[in-house]
Amino acid sequence: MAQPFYITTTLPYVNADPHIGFAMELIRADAVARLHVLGGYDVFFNTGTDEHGLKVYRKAKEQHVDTQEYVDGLAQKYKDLIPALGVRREVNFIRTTDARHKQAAAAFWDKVKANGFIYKKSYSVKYCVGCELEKTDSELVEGRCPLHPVQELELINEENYFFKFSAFQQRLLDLYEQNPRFVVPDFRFNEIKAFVARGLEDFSISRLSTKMPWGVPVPGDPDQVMYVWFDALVNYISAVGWPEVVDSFDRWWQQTGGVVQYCGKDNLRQQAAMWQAMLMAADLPPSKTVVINGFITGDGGLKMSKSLGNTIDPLELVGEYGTDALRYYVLRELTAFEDSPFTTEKFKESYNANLANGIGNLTSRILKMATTYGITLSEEDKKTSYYTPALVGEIVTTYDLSKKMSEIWQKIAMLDEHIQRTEPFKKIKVDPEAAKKDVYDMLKNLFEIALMLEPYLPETSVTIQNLIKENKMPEKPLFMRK
RNA sequence: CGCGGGGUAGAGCAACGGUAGCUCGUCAGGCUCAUAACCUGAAGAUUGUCGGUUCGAUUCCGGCCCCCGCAACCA
Repeated sequence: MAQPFYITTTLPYVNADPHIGFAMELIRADAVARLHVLGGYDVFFNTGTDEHGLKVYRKAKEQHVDTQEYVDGLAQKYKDLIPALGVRREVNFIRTTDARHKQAAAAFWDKVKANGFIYKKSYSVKYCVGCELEKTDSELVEGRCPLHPVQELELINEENYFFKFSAFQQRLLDLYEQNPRFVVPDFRFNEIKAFVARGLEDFSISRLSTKMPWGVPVPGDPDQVMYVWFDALVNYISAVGWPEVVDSFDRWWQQTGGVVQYCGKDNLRQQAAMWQAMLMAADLPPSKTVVINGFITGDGGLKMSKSLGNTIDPLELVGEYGTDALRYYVLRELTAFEDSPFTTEKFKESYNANLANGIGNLTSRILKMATTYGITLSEEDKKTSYYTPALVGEIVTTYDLSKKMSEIWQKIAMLDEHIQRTEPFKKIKVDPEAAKKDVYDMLKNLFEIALMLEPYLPETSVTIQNLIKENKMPEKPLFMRK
């Protein structure tokens, strides 16, 4: 039986439509999943939606719709990303409002509680009367609400359950020590190590259900619901069957050595520290790797926001340029781990240069000669795979997909250059045999490029492979110039 | 001294102790198989700043300036 591999994205929070940052995460995780499939692994790929919590509850109220109805609508939009972004159809889509997940979250709570890592404590929240909202310290400016600076904040005491995060400092540091590639890239790893080394505070994991009913009920305490993070993180194990589907959990969590998690840099703490401590508290093994993406910013590195009007809708781009165009840009042009600015101008420029003029045009020129001169690839040269387990292993030591894409485009450039140098279209008139041999080699190389592209641009890869197999010119350009 | 990232040709990025590369854009030439695509060549950077180490620094060390995130729950 093939070796199992488990990869997941974070579950995006459904308080807004899908945005380009999550599209990037999903596409990258999909590329890694596809790489493993091609490398012969048995792959479980997980994504879904995080649907509980105050923000969702409020948003639904604002729009005067039933909360469940509201999250159903958004969950569907996230689900629609899967075909739009060319994500494997076999992907598992979990919703934190699924009954199975809620049961798992409750079981997880019980387990952690039984192990002595959950306790009740009075907790004071800061409340701005002006906003009629609770405020976190990070929202305050000099201890005051920036919107109502003249009003004093009220302190409201409430009892919440807390998770004994502080008990896991040493064990987390040991985990990091023993797994030198636990967090990728290394500068994020350093960041979380330093954070944990500085000392940890227990954090609240429940809310009063009178104030916020939209969550998983705390087992045995009808007055409280789980804080959204606590419930959402459990999805990584509930998705693979924890606790009751023992075989499945064993295969995907134990035999794989844990999950590979993709997330944004704002999720570093939650994924690389809090979640790992939660797993320890439930006597479960840790994740395998946490890969931290940078953010996509607007022009000039500005934060993307609706108010600035510089947001990018991934579905709009796909509608205009196609799925693989977006995949290409996200995988190749956006830096692997740093923040990357995204503008439609840059996108279009890169599309024209590398897809239309690059692989698209190359395919046309080679196939034109091949079809005209009647050259087809031998069965032997129509290999079916390029990726080996060893190669896949090498790629995931760094998760730098952009580098791998660049190598493919180097090969494309070399082929263009080779055509120019050997000029088979001239040679055909004086030395047809030699010209045909040249074109055969080109066809073979193009086929290999198609195979190399498979995890990244699956649609394009298959199209090129089929054109070569059927010895046909593309009916229309693979990527129309824009 | 809260934590972290960054300042390199017009733009976006790379390199990392040995005379600074790539992509886009610009200019000149070539080719005609191809999606006015492709190939070649050229112009364009005192690598934020000051100082140190060194035979030699963009690369190592220190000071300073500027940008951007995070600062306990927003991909």
